[in-house]
Amino acid sequence: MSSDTGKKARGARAPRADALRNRDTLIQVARAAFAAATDTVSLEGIAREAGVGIGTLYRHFPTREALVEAVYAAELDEVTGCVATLLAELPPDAALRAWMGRYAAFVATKRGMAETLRAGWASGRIATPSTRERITAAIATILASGAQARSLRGDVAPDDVTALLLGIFLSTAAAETPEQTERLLDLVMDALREPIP
Amino acid sequence: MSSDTGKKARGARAPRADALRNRDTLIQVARAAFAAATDTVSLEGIAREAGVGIGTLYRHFPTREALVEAVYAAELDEVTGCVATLLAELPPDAALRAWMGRYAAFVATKRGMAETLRAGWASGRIATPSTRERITAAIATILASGAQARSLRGDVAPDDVTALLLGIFLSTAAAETPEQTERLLDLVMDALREPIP
DNA sequence: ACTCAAAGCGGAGGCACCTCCGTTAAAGTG
DNA sequence: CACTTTAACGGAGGTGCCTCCGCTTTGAGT
Repeated sequence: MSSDTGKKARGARAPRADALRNRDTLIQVARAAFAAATDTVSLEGIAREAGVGIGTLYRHFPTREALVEAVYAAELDEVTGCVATLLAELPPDAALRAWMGRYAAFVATKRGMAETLRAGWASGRIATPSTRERITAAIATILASGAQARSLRGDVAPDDVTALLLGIFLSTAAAETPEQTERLLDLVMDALREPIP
Repeated sequence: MSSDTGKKARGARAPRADALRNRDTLIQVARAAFAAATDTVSLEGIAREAGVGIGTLYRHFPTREALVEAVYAAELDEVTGCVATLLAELPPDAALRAWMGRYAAFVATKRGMAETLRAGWASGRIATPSTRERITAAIATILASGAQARSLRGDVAPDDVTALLLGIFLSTAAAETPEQTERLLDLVMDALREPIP
């Protein structure tokens, strides 16, 4: 809120070296654990494997969502980064469809955190600029482009799209049906196109 | 499935009186607890309040979902029961829209169990004939009617609709935005209508 | 009425979550 | 290099989830 140099509040010390090290180790261990997980991961197990106390884990990541998000955010670039490329190569509606497909594929690889991501997203607990905002911004870019080209509706908010995608990802995460995912994405596209060309 | 008097499988004893009584008490207490809940409800608290051991609760309802579903199912009739009426009074597409609105309103009152319902539905854990099937059947009825009248697409599965509704309900449950719910439902309707009349 | 198989009960126990706070050691200070 | 400050550590502890199993109660058969 207040103006700041971007570092830390005036008078705050730089973070200690061991703190940075521990935080890093935790993210590494968590990334591996989430990737390998078939089920929900034990945070105490992550702390143990990282060689720190459970208290340290919770200081760095006050909630499970915070840890999941830290891992998730690091890999999100590949999804948000391709928007410009897609828009350059494809008309807006096709770009939107392609982007949703990529996002779906990305989410599908995140089974270990799916439950947490879902709960966190829906409840707004995952709401930092680094994740939710980036997704919303990516969608907004494509929507704006499509609205200008009159191939996508102009009265749709980015959050409307994420709401629909959320349901699709959750529903299709349970049953292993890639073709249902595709079908649903096509369905959503039909809803998002300009009704009267 | 098999022919039966409707009681129980051959050779099985009738359930004991105390078991029925406890089961009933648990549902009553749980209904009140879920309705009053702002947060997730403690199952041990429900057992305590019902005057039974935690073991008894878990025997009757092996998972949290089972208990939530038992409460939920009892109140679901008002949603599934109005399909015939809606179809009689309205054209299929309008009936579908109206029905989705009712369902949304119903879900909105279920905040206390929202988290559990969501998780259970997405993971397929809530999958008994008494809930998921009933919703699916309700949607299927309307879709079939609309497909015959050529006002709704014929290539949409009921589960596709539930997937979209799931996302809408979850997203709008976080932020109190009834108008976003309505907008999203309209959006979904556009997707479900027959594209070329 | 009496018997007794088994349906049903309840809580101890193991695990995970998360908080709180006494202790440790990193980074400034003289 | 001592010394001080305090960020950071780590784990004990309280709560909730869920399972397992020895004890109690029910009710069908005689």
